[in-house]
Amino acid sequence: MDAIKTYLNGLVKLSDAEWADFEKCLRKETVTRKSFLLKEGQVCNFLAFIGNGMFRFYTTEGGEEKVTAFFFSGDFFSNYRSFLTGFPSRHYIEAMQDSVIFMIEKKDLLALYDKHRNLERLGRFFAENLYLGVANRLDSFLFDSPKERYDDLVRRNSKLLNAIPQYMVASYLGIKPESLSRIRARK
Amino acid sequence: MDAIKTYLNGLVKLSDAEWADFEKCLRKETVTRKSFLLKEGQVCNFLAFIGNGMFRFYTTEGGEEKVTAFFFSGDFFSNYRSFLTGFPSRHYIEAMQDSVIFMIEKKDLLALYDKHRNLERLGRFFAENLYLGVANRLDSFLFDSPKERYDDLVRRNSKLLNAIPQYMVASYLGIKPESLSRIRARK
DNA sequence: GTTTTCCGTTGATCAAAGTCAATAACCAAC
DNA sequence: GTTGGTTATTGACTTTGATCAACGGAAAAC
Repeated sequence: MDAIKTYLNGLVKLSDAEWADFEKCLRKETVTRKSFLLKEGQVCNFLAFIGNGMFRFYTTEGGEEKVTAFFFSGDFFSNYRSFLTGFPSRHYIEAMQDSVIFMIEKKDLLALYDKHRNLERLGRFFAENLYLGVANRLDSFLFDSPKERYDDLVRRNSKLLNAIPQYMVASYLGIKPESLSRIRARK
Repeated sequence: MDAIKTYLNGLVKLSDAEWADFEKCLRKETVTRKSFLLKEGQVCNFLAFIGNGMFRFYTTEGGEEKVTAFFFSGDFFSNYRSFLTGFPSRHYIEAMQDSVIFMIEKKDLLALYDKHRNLERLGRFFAENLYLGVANRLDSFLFDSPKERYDDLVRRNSKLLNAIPQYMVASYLGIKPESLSRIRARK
C-alpha cells in the first residue's frame, strides 16, 4: 500500500484526506499465475497497481498470440483504451506469476476526480504518462529495425529478458521467434 | 474562434468565465506555406488549434524525411512529448498551406489548469484523446501490413490522399514511395 | 513555349523477416 | 530416471519491402 502512496506522491502531493479517500477505493486482490484480469470482449473498468508480480497483455490473431505489453511490480496498468472509451478489450490481461495487486474501479476514480482537485490532476498525469509510454513504443516501430528494438530492450530492460520466455519477447518486438533467435545469433 | 469554443465544449462544458480566461490566452497566428512552427532541437511550449490550413510533422533520418503526422482544420496539435517533458523536439512542424492557427502557451495553460477546475479536466481530456490517437496508430503498426494501413487510410481519410503527395503518404505509412506505388498497382 | 525539376511508376536485384520442418535443450510430471 | 511437452535453434525456401536505376508525365520556372 505504501508503494502506491509513494508512487502517487511522485506525481502529485496528496493531502491526508485525499489519500484516505483514494485508499478507501482500493481493493487488494491476490491472483494466481495464468489467471486473467481481463479477457477479450470485456470492458476494462479498472486501473491496477502491481504490489508484487508480473502481467502481460496479448491478443489473438488467427489463433496466434500477439503480446503487446508487460507490467511489473510498481507499475500501474489498465487496458486504458477500453477504460476510456468503454469499448470492449481486444486484449487479454494475464498474470504471469502469482501476484498481488490493488485495483480501483473506474466509477470510483471518476468520483474521486470530482471530489478532489488534486486527484483530477492525478488523472491528467496518468493520461500524460500513458501517452508518453505509447508514444515511445510507437517511435520504436517507426524508427527502429527489429534488431534495434531488441538491442534497446537489452540495454534498458535486461531483467525483463530473464523473466520472460523468448517467444513472448519476439512477439512484443513484432517479429517471429525464429527471427529473434537469428538476430541474437548474428552478433 | 468559435470553432475552438465548439471543440472545447465538446470535451467539457465551460462557463463564460472559464472560456473568457482561456480565450485571453489564445494568440492568433497566420503562417505561410513551408514555414515552421517548430524545428528539430527546439522545445515545444504550445498547443495549437488549426482554424484553417494543414500541417505535417516530420523528422530527418540520415538526410531523409520521415513524416509522422498530419493535422487539418479543426485539429488541436502539439509536439506533445516535447510539450510534456520539456525535452527538445525530434520533429519539424511545417505548414503545408498558408494557415491560420490559435496558439496557447504551456505556461498559460498550466496557470489555467490551476485556476479553473474544468480546465484542469480539459487538460486531462487532451491527454486522454492524444493517448487514444497514438494508441490507434501504434496498433496499425502492430497488427496491420502496409497494404492494410493504406487501405485503412483510403477508407477513413480519403480526403487526405488528395491533399498530400504520395511520397509523404508512403512515409507516414512507414514504407518507401516505390513500395506504395506497387501496393496501389497490385489491386 | 521550352526547359527544368519533381513526382510517380516500373524493372532488376538485394536484404530481411516469414514459413515450414526438423532437431536439440530444457523443464516438469510421473 | 524416464517420459512428454514446451522452448529455442537451425536449415531451406518464400515473400515482401528496400535499393538502385531508368523513364515518362506534369507542373513550375524561365
